[in-house]
Amino acid sequence: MPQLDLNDFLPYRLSRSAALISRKLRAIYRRKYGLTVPEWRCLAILGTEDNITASHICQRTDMHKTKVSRAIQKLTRMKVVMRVENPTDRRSEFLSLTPRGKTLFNNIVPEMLAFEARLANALNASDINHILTLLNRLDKALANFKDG
Amino acid sequence: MPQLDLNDFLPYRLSRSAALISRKLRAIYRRKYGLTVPEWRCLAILGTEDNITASHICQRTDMHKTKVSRAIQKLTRMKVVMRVENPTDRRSEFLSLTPRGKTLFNNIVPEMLAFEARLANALNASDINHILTLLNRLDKALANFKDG
DNA sequence: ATGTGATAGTTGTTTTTGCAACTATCAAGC
DNA sequence: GCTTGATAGTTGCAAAAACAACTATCACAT
Repeated sequence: MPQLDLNDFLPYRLSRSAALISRKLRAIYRRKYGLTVPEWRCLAILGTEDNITASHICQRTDMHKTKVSRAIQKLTRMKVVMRVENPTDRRSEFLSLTPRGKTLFNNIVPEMLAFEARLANALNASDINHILTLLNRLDKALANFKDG
Repeated sequence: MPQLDLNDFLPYRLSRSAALISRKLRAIYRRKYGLTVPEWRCLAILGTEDNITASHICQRTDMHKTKVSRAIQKLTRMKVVMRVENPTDRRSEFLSLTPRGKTLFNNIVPEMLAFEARLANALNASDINHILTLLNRLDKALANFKDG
């Protein structure tokens, strides 16, 4: 009879490690800045790419549009993100960081980089790049799987 | 000024890939068997290791004890899991699959293995093992990080 | 110009989750 | 045997997520 060992089952191991690492990080932007994960992600995207639409954030982060919608809503209320009308398509708006948002972003980034540095330190130097490469291949492979 | 590119930021990439792969799988045990992820995980552990306690499942899966508690609750109501008194420690109970639970497990396993096979097919054969090895290192490294 | 189907984003509702507080039991020292 | 601190598991509640249904706009064919 065919065997299944969870410890060698990629979907399980992946989500376990992701949850583990995410728990460690969450504390930073949550307790110190009052941000949730989707909010921080939107902030991070907008810190790098300016004047993009919500659906673009969805594509880049693979988050559901309702998640992004509510995250942007809160960031807007926090005066961290501003919306500008998109004249060529009035269904969407261009999003960007306010000065206050940029400050927030610039405050958080070093903490994230510090975390990454600790991680790079704890692993072999090349391991992180290695994982990233393999995750890239994985994502591409999964993109061809039909859902369900 | 230091840069942060989400695409090269391991925590982000990890959780993205995990969410992606998890979405593909979830449909299987959800629509066909009415199981949530934590429930399926408990089932999977109990399909391999018998007569274990809930806290043991917590350790193995890294899930919070409330998640496990509720998953086991539902599996018990479904007559998939049974509890047996632990005479040496009456705070806990030994858990195991009922015959019905074993049948359920045996039905799902081939579908999971089929998924894994498709994945192995879409990637280089050794990539999966490679990722698993690296995730192992990552988990070990993270274990030494203090929280927060 | 108008109908059709798709896309952008929002809102409402139901499930899950996470956290904290709780009960019950244990283990160890006094 | 009694206190103290730890551990196993459950429950209540608040925060977050998933899912579906909705509005508004667009693109395009007729």
